[in-house]
Amino acid sequence: MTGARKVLKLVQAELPDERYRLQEQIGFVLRKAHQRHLAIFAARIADLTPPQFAALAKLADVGETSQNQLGTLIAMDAATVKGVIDRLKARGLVELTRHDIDRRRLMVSLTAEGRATVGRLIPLAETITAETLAPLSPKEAATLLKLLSRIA
Amino acid sequence: MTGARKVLKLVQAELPDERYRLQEQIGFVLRKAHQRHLAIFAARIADLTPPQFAALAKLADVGETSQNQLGTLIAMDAATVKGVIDRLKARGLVELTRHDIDRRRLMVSLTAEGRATVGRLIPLAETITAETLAPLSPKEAATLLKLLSRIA
DNA sequence: TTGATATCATTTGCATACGAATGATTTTGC
DNA sequence: GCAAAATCATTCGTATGCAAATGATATCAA
Repeated sequence: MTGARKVLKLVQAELPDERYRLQEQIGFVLRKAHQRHLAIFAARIADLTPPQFAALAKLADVGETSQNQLGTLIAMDAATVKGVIDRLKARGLVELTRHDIDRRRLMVSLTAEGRATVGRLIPLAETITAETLAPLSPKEAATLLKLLSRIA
Repeated sequence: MTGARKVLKLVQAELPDERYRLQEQIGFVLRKAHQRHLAIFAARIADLTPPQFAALAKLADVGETSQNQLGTLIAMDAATVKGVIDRLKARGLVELTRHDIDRRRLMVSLTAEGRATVGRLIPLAETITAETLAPLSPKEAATLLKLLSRIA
């Protein structure tokens, strides 16, 4: 009696459950957005990478900390932060000392040049943020930042 | 005559222009969100990376293409895509042939095993997307995806 | 106190990522 | 048709990024 309806349902059920759209997956879009940001950063600040700048900016904010603690603050694991700090040290932007009491800890702090560099770059970093968000209205940018923070 | 106004402006200009908040910069949040997504992906699909899966999924979608073209489709530069494809080839998931007419081109296509693998993983990939977006309501997730696409 | 456990840092191995240089092939312009 | 330019792929160098293993030191617990 309901032959026609059944056929219709079958057809719907069999419709290839919308094929997988890579371009609409959050992971893919995150990767692309991150890529674009890196390109903007590199165009404005050629001699430092975002992780390197993050380390310097955080050190300027909190002062001397252990390498491990710094990694926690800027969301980098121990192996990664070591490489970043090594390169900053080689360029004379940070200096390392052993903690007096807890000799496991490697304390990191800005050199005078490191402090000067951060001061010089922060306005550029603000420009980079603005340029990255330029396709959006201020309200949209605020929404994006809020939602993105929730899944970060 | 407008002395008072001038002083006011000076004070405003001198106010420490709100110190730089790394944690609120779009670049930092993008990096963290991307990190979390990678961790979720790795937990669900241990034997393949997101770029590797992207390559397979795109090949399943468009069929045989050149290595270069594939790179364009999944937003990877030539050097990066080569590494990804090399590893997929070593695992028997894709096969490579020279283009008959244009002998510069390296054509990439899925093997039977590659096709089976994509079919098996797509449901998992959908779970990964859902889990990544889990902190948001469906409407918020849609908004995030839309805004993120605009800056990607 | 001392043995087990935890923490901090380092090293190794693997996988993106991208710029720059190079080589092979094709297409364009004249 | 041929030299110049463009395209495709590869290689090299550098920089994240993470898991796993290791060593050094500190803390905890019996």
